Parts: sequence; C-alpha cells; structure tokens
Amino acid sequence: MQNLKLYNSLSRKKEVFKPITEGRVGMYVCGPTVYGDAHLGHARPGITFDVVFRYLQHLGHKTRYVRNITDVGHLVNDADEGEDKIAKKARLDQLEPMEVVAYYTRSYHRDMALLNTLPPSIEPTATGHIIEQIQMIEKILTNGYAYEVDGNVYFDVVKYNKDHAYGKLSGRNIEDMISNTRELDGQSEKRNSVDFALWKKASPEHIMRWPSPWSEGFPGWHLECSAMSTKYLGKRFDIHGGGMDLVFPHHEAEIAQSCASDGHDAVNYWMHNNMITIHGQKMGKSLGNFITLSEFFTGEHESLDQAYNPMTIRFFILQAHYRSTVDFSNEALQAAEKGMNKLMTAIDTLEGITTSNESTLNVEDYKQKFYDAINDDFNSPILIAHIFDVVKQINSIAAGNGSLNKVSKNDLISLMNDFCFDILGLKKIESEAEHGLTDEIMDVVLGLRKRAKENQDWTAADFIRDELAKLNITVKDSKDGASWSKE
RNA sequence: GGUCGGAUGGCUGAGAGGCUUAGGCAGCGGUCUGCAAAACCGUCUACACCGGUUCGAAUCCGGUUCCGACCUCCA
Repeated sequence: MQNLKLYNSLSRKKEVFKPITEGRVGMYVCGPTVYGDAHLGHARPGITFDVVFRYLQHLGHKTRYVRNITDVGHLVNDADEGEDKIAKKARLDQLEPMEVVAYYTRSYHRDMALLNTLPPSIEPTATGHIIEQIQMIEKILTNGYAYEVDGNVYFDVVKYNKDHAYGKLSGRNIEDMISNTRELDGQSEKRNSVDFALWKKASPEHIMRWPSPWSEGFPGWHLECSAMSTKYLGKRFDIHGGGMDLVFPHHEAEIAQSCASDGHDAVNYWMHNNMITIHGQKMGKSLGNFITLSEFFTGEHESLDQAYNPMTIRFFILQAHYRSTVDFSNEALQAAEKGMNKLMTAIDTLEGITTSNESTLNVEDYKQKFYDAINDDFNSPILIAHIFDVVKQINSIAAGNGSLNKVSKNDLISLMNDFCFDILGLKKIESEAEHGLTDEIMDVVLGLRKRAKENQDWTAADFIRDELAKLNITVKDSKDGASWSKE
C-alpha cells in the first residue's frame, strides 16, 4: 500500500491521504463555465486532477470523480443588474442559451479528450439541478443562515460567522472584509456587503429563469457545487479540487453553504492548482491574454511560433508542480516537445533491446523512486526527472553500455507503461493518416537509398534524405540499417 | 490597504540546513558516422539583496527591493 500525501489548502500542510471509506474515494472538481472556448488555463486543472484520478485508481481506490459544467448562475460584473453570463452571450449571438451551452460543452469535451484526460464519472450541469439547489436554500433558510428580500435570498455571512469560522480556507477575517468591501449599487438590500446571493429574482428581460418559492429566477453563484457534490458524493467526501483563483469567494462560500445546511464541513482535503502565466501574469479570461487550446493545436495565434501537439501541452504542464505557476513561452513548449519525443523514443527503444543474462539496471530502485515522487503531493516534475534517468539508462544499454535481462526488461516495460501512460496519461503521438501503403513505399525509397550508398553515390543518398526531410520525414542511419520517422 | 505566495544557472523548472553539480531544452569538447540525424561519454554557468542563527544555509530567522494571486467573473 502506498502512502500518498497531499497538500491540503485548508490546513496548509501536506497530509497523509486517508479515504473516509476504505477503498473508495469521492472527488469533486470545479469545471468550466461554458461560454467560451477552453484556453490553456483550463488545461491545468483538467490535467492535474486527471492525474489525481488516474493515480487513485492505480492505487486501487474505486473513485467517483465529479466535475460540473456550469451552464447558469455566474453573473457578469459589468451588467447593471446581475445578468447571467450565458444569457448575455446568448443574446449577443442571437442563440438560445442552451445552444451556447451545448456548443461550448462539446468544444470543451473535445479539447479535454485531445489532452487525453479521462472523462469524469459524473458531469452534472447546474441547470439540471435547480431542484436540489432550491432544496438546499430552503434548508439554509430553515437553519437561519439566510434571509429573503423581495424575491432574492441571501446568505447571512455575519450570522454564520458567529457560529462557524467564515474565511478559514482563504485566511480572511470578516471585519477586514466588511471594512474593505466597497459598496456597489443595487446591493443595498443585503444586510452586509459580505453576504452573497443564493437565489436571484430574474429581471423581465432575463432569459434563464426557473420557478421557486421566492421568485421566478435563478440560483446564486456558488450554490451548484454544494448541491451537486452533496447529491453525488454525500454530505462528507474526500477531495475537492479547483483552481487557486476559486479559493475566494467560491470555495469559501461552498464551505459556508454546506456547513449552514448540514452543520459540518463536507470536504476533507481541498486541493488547488496554480495558474498558468504568460509574461509572468495570469492567463485569464478577464485579462484577455489567453490562448485557446484549439489555437495551440493549430498554431493559429500571433503569439505562437508553431502548432503544438496536445501531448506536448500535457507534458509541459506536468513538468511543473501543480501548486506552482507555469510560465508559457514558445521556448518552454518547444523544449517540452523535444523532451517528450525523447521519452517516447526511449520507450520504443526499450521494447527492442536484446536481453542478456545480466542486468545493470535495478528496476526496483526506480520503481521506489517513482512512487516516492508521485506520493509526495503528486510531484510530477520529480517523477519525470526520475523517468529521464531511466531514459538515459535505456539509451546507454541500447548503445552497448550495460545490459538488461529478460525479467528486468519486462518489469521495466510495465513500470514505464504504468507511470508514463496510465498515471501521467501521456500517449504516443500517432502518425497521421496511415494509408497502409506508407511503410511499403518507404521500404522501397530507403532501399533505393541503401543501394546508392552501397555504390558510394552520396549525392543520390543525400538527395533522398533531403527530399524526405522536406516532408518532415527524418531518416536515421544505424548499423542495422536506416529507419524513418515523421515529424 | 488586507490576506497569501514567489524571486534558483542562457531558457524552463525541482529541491528546502551538509552528497542532487535534480531533470528537460540550449551550449561546449569527444566517440560513432561517407556526411548528417539520433545516441553515448565528458563538461561550463545558480540559488534577488543585507544582516543574523549554526561547525555548516539556496534551504531557518529578521529586514530590504521587486513580482504575482485573491479581495468583482475567472481554471
């Protein structure tokens, strides 16, 4: 049994992970608001928690991974009245709100699949859980931690803070917040500036609306995650994840809602991934400095020198620890691309190594190092460093400096498969458009070149290689003959 | 202003009191090769600044400067 430690944002310490129920893990991660194409920033939690999900399963935990799709409820700040982000986008595009939602949900799924993230076990939508949200509001009202004003329901943060600690996740105290929060128009009906909406009455022109005991309207910003995590994972569950930018107010509000409704915290471990930066600044929707994932995949963006394979993006993100920022640059991405190719080539090389009786490589040592790295709060950069030690060993052995016996070779293959493919979720970049005949044609071409070389006709041999290079086909000569690879 | 985090070699990114010169990319020298490519062997550049604690500090403490995140929607 492996001793997994993870950093809990709530305690600000690494803690040994212990599931509430032996052998089973519940994990909730905040998903996207589907009103635009996913950008590089969305890839971070997608990949971070994909590795968590994969590793928990690798350890034998039956894991339920819930990631929501927010298709209602977040308000745009520049609207006079709280206007729904998706409703606004819909009106701009002259579309039905659900049309916008469906379009961007598909786009998100496509990008996440290209990044080789496993689909979550359950992917609930906010609009599909209006009833659950209303029920939760009723419970909070009954418990006295919310109040209604003119069809709107607000969470009473000040009252809640008397009985529970509001702000414990983000390290804030309520007095500072009250004195620091500026008064905005239209908030006068709240008892305190720190209170937040659980239910909002829809203005006449507002498109997305549902009936409720208080008004025709829509649920507040933070409620969906509380309602849906409770529904699918229970009143107590193991891990809640999301981006660091959600710590306040979103996750703080979630804690308050759960506690106000059920009397205790719902989450045992809070995990937060850090941001991706560009020129040292957070890449984000509001700053407008984001590059979408599909732009990365096609290379169609003025800041990009080239197109990047989704696996390059994945590897790039995994080369940094999830709690550190990663700075985007073409240089960094190109370095990741080369490193990734080197790793994949070495895995192919390993399969082809001829075994001998002796083994100069101790697989168990590396196995232990691999597990130690991933167990230490998912330290993927350290894990990758160890993996590259193995890459070096593989290449050394292939070059004749060392040997591998049959058992070690098989162990090493399965170790590399487990960690590179199953846990880190990398996959080989499949060559595009296999026509079936390609291999045969290349055999003919390389056969011609071989004959030219035998005749010492270097001009012809180099011509063939150069022309193939123009098609992004690299020819490598070795003692056993020539091999080729695309891109 | 409040809360929190960061500053590491050409780039990127780990580490967190003494043996990691982490790792990747780039550079340099060599081996191999008809020449390349790949690979192998070897190798250079580092811990923002100033004090302090310690036998010993990139790592702990205090201060300084700079940067970032959150406090409005954000992954």
